[in-house]
Amino acid sequence: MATSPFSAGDPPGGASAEGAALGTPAFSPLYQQIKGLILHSLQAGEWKPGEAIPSEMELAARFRVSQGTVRKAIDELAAENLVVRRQGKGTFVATHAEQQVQYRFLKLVPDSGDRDTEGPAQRHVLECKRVRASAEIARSLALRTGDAVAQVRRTLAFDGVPTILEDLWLPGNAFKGLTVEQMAGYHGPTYAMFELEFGVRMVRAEEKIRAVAADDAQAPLLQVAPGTPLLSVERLAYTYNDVPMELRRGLYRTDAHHYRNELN
Amino acid sequence: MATSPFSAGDPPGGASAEGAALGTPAFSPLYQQIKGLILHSLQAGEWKPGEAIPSEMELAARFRVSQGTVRKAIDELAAENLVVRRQGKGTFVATHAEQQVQYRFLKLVPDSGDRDTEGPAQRHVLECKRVRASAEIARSLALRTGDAVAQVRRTLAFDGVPTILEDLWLPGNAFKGLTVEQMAGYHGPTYAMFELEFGVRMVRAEEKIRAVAADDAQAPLLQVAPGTPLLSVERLAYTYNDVPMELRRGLYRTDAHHYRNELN
DNA sequence: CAGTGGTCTAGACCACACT
DNA sequence: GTGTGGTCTAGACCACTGC
Repeated sequence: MATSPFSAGDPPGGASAEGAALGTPAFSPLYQQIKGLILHSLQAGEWKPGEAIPSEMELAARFRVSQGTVRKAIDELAAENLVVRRQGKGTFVATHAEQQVQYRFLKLVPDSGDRDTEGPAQRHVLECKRVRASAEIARSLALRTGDAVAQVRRTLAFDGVPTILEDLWLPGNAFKGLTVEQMAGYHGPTYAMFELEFGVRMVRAEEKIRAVAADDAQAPLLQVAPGTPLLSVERLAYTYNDVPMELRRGLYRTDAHHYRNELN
Repeated sequence: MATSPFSAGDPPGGASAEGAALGTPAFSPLYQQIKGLILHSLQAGEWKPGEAIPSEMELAARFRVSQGTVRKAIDELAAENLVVRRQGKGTFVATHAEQQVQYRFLKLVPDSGDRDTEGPAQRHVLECKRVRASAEIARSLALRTGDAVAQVRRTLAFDGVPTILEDLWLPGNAFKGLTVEQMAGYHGPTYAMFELEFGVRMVRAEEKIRAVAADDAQAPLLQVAPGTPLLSVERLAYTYNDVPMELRRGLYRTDAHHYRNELN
């Protein structure tokens, strides 16, 4: 039992602190603690997106645990897409850029074939301004009503056909100085631009999907008749630690595309 | 005996047998082979849904590998929801019944709160007949045009409000003798009934989602006005080995519910 | 208590990428 | 060749469940 590398107050810097004085024993396996430590370094930006993290051997030495324990920690991080393993090369901080899977969060695909058959989306930024958060926006982003938020409205077109109309809300603090040029000019996923320009990495997201009718304001922007059924997709995207960092409300035309989901 | 995972009989490191002439080395780790063997037993029905499979030690002895190798194989099966691990008790064949997560494949949730706040769905079977597969249905289910299929049309209501209208198509061969009574009478998920009555276990599914307008035939069944936007959800569900076993076309009302999806 | 899955270790070897 | 992640083993011990 004393063989445990911690149990006293070793390298990992007080990973104990179970405390809480509640009924739950809150046993936490060693590899979970290691995972937490690596996660902390990821958040702190010790290694930037796209860079390699130290090898398993190095991390094992740093934390004074066996390679197998580090491995299990990294396995979980890789399963959560926070990190990417590449045999023979190393383990790399995941990024929305230079990832073979572009647009990881966009589930809209053309009805026929893959997304490769159509060119990249043509972005058209309609608006990019700084506003005060409504009560609803604030609640979603864990802000206070009236706090500054960046708001963007844009359309995405595929092969010239406007297909997505969406509004984005971003916490004003983290996204100071967001410009139309940044939104429109960057080549690649918007989330990759967020990493590069603001150091904000989106890690996971939740979507609520409904069917709605296009209203008179939305219809011309998507070049459909008012009343056309559209997919309403509300997305809340999170960084590390389940901190919400983006609210997005999209309207998708589904006459030539569909939202594809896999159930396991 | 052919039950041995090694073609040469040399337990560790016996991974030889390189084709030397082909492009793909086709190296397959031992735990993957073990996984395949366990999978085969699952398909063959050696252990029924809900039952425990042999302990890791027993399987390790049976396959002449270490417990760790069996563990990794089972880990993957558990990650794919084919099997459920319960510490101190054993590993069990997953089932759509008696699972804490009822309705694993139904992503429609009430706008406010969880699915627990509303009672179970009220099922109403409108039709249950045997028909010949159209070209489209046949293609989806990997059958030939004109093959026998069971077709079911039903509605699901929540708290008295009809919310889902769906058609199901099932291969006639596997679902011989499907009756209205079975579809309506079983308490619990329909997929649990499929396991019990027909020995068919749905393992994963793909959904294609669109926004459509209710037509004159559909509207009254869902008690909405014609033209109301509805979510069209086409689901293809698979058993083991990626064999498609059910095509389902649903229309969801999204005035009090939404389709919830998590992106990782 | 015995039996199960879960954790951790230490060491060996394999497959892969780069140099 | 060197270094990386990936596989496999063997043994020890821990946590949970149920008799």
